[in-house]
Amino acid sequence: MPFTYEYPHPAVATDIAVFTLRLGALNVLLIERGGEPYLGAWALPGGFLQPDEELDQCARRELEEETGVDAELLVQFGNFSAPDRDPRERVISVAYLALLPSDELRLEASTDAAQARWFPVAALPRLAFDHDKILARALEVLAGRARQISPLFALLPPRFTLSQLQGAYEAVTGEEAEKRNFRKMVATLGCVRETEDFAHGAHRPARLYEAA
Amino acid sequence: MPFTYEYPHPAVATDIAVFTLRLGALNVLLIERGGEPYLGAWALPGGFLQPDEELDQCARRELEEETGVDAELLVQFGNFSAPDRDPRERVISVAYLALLPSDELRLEASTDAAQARWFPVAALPRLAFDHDKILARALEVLAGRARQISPLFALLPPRFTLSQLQGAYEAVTGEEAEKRNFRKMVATLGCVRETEDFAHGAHRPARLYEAA
DNA sequence: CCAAAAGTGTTGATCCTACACCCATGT
DNA sequence: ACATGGGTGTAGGATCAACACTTTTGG
Repeated sequence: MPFTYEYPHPAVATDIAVFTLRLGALNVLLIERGGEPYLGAWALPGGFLQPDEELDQCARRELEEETGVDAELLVQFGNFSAPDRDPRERVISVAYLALLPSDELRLEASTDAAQARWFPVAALPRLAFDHDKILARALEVLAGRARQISPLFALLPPRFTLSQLQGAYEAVTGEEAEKRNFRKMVATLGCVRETEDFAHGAHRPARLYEAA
Repeated sequence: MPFTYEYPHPAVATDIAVFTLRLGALNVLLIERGGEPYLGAWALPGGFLQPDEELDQCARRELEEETGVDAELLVQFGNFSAPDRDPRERVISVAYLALLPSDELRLEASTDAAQARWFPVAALPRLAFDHDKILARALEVLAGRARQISPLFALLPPRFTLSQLQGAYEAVTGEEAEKRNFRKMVATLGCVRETEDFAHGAHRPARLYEAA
């Protein structure tokens, strides 16, 4: 079923850097390639643009197919277009970053799956294609966005403690934050609303907040 | 000379919003379409990605072909991928914004050309395709970047007065700036270096600065 | 009762904003 | 000489960073 054009057309795909928090550290979802090229190498999830969908839909669909989750935050952050970045044919990659809430149960299940695994961003394997470049850019963009706090909600459950929020902030920016100043900043931004409930852990319960 | 693929491939093009200053106002370069669809309508310059070039090269090349100028600032800021945005065939548009120095002589020449004209962004004609959306996004991105000052150098000659820089800032952000505070901000950012020369105008000469 | 995380205020330094006047030149 | 844009300083308020201690619970 061939498709013919008067001029050469590249293939267009989306690649998605999906991040979550595991044990307080930022992790990225990678899949093990099951075919050539780069057989057995790790790569970002992604796939080709379908004829009647927009790029955003493509990224959301691919992510859904790979992880079974509807992304809470999906941001287009750049294109990768080196003519030889894919040895098979020319592929323009539109890069997205997505954040998933840290759901330890589901994440553990993903970990056990043969072909998809979470990797801490501090300990990445070699990646296929130019995915190391894409991932590096994704981390820069994510760190920049984290300063507005609200994107971080996508990494957390619907209700969260301020310590969790601060942990997410630190994991994403790579910088330590001062507890009292961090809370003041959050209060000033007005992006959270306190609830009447508390998280009960090993020690003093912490008040739960939600996105404002 | 047909090109055949196993799966449907969209065409990929770049569209470029080229800005400059004319009489202190922000202007954008539009071309009059010489063919269907949208014959006679105004549109952003742009064109199709060639087989062996990157997107950035494509934008720079198209810009060079349209204006004869090598852009001093060329920023990719988004993709436009609605399946029906071009009635002929599916085209993914990668949008760029570019800034040109305000060179009144050359600009006047362009103005007289039949099919390419500068328009003040405050008085735009109807645009072909979804170029109104692209241009609106470009203006947002540009206003955001202007706050870092240095992108504005691309709108100015190599050496400029602080009043010119402030004028560019105001034209791009749409906000008035306070003269003394603006100069303090520029000094703090450290992005300009003063020269020994002065611009001689109608009144007291103004010191010329250059990018630091 | 003790370990561990939750939560809270103040102070000094810095930065931003608002404001009014003198300067140097061309005409 | 004067009109015009070029150029400068300061004071008050807001904001940010750095600092230590008390509270509450589970074990």
